Amino acid sequence: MSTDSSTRLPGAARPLRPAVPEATVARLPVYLRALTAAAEDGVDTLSSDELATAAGVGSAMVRKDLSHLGSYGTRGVGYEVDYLIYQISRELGLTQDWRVLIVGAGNLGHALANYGGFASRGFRVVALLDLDAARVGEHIAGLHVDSVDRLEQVVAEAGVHIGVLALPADAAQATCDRLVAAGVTSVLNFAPCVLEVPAGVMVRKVDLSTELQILAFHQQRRVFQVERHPVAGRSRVPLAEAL
Amino acid sequence: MSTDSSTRLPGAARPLRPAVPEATVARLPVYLRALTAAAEDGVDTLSSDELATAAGVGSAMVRKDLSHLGSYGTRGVGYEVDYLIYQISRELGLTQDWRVLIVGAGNLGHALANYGGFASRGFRVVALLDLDAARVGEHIAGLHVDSVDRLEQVVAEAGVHIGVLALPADAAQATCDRLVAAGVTSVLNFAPCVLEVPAGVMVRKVDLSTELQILAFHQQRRVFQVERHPVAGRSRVPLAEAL
DNA sequence: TCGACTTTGTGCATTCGTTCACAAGTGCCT
DNA sequence: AGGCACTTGTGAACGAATGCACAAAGTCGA
Repeated sequence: MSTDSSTRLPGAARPLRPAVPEATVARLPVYLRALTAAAEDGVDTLSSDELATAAGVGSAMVRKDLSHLGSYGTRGVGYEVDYLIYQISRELGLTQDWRVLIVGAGNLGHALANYGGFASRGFRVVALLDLDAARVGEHIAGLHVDSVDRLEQVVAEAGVHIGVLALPADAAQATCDRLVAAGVTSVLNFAPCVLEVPAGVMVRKVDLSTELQILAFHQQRRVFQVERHPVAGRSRVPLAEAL
Repeated sequence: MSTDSSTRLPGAARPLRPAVPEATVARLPVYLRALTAAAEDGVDTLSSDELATAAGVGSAMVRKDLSHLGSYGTRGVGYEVDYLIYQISRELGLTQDWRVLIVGAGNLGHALANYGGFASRGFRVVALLDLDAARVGEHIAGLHVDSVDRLEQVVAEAGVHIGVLALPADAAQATCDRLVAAGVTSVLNFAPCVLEVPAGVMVRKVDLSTELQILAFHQQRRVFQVERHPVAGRSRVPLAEAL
């Protein structure tokens, strides 16, 4: 993250609600998904407890999170599903359609372009660019792959809001710079590298191998635990191996 | 996360080092990557300040993070790159090879199977399974796609440590259950749903659309800011649209 | 209308994570 | 040998996030 929402225009009027905490924002999409699923099942009301179970968190946290958006529940009853869906969507800005540009038409770019979860939440992939001239012209998910040379043009013409980098690490920074220069202020980076951007541009990183490494850390730690306190339970994999 | 490393076997001897904080663990892979890059450039020593820049964090945090692993730096000099790479790798458990099973051979499964960042960090994809019988037999990244029916068999024979779910949400829970029943205790979930697992099994979730939603939230917020305090600066996209 | 029951919203305590600031080491130059 | 410049490691202050517990506010049935 490179934007600090504090210290903005010294004399500026502070927003009335004291801003939604980052941790809460990260959970809102999870609630939203649970709510959508419930709505499809015909449920029209959920208690914080039920929502908490569906989202895999504690009920107190659900209530506190939702309280940051306003008082949208009814005591003794719970939250009306449709209404809450609307409120969360609005808070997240999903009521408008965001135009997304994916750079990199490799496997990951393909996967992203085909992912159905985007369109239903107001994200529209407007173009798919690739560095490899050989790949230009392919047809993926209703889009034809275009050359990365046309990046600036596409950003300007389509009014791209969010750029997604699904390309090798060595091309990521240069491409990111071009996106930023073209006016994109939100970037989702799948390349395994740290991007430098000017203040005011927001970058989020998704790193596949990082996730595996975190899992490995915990798994290793657990093996040590088991080793010191052997418990009845499967250990198909010889423990010696873990050293 | 569903494992609580506290409250484990009441009378058990506590580990000598008070455990590495979760937030630190999440950053270790980033440091590792920066260190590896430095090593390839022939750098043999890095200060916390240089490492911090490369990793995109503050230098105090680098020092505190690394201090949790031990005292591997030299005052007045910095950290020896090779040595630190080794120590972090060991801490993360990357010195052994982890056997990974990917379930779901769609675009995302393809992307994961082809991803080069795994092998170099001790992660070996031992199999790629799919629910779609039509896809069985395909050849991807040196693996042939097998049927998900053979899941239990593959887990047992290959000694799978980590399961990766790259399939639709409606098949995720059932497949996860099968993995867990077969003895897998670490799962990386790309399906957009919350998985329930018994205590002792660790799940990490990567959600593509969640990341976009978080970006959208901040972008929207920024547009409001600009609207209230118009600053010289591009706003290609009509502001009215953001309402 | 009243009382039993349910569930939200929130003040408070606690834990976790980050940043600051500096003493204590280390290498280098004279 | 001694002083200087540099960098680590860490106590302490701060801030963010989580969980607890309960008053306030609503529903429902009699």
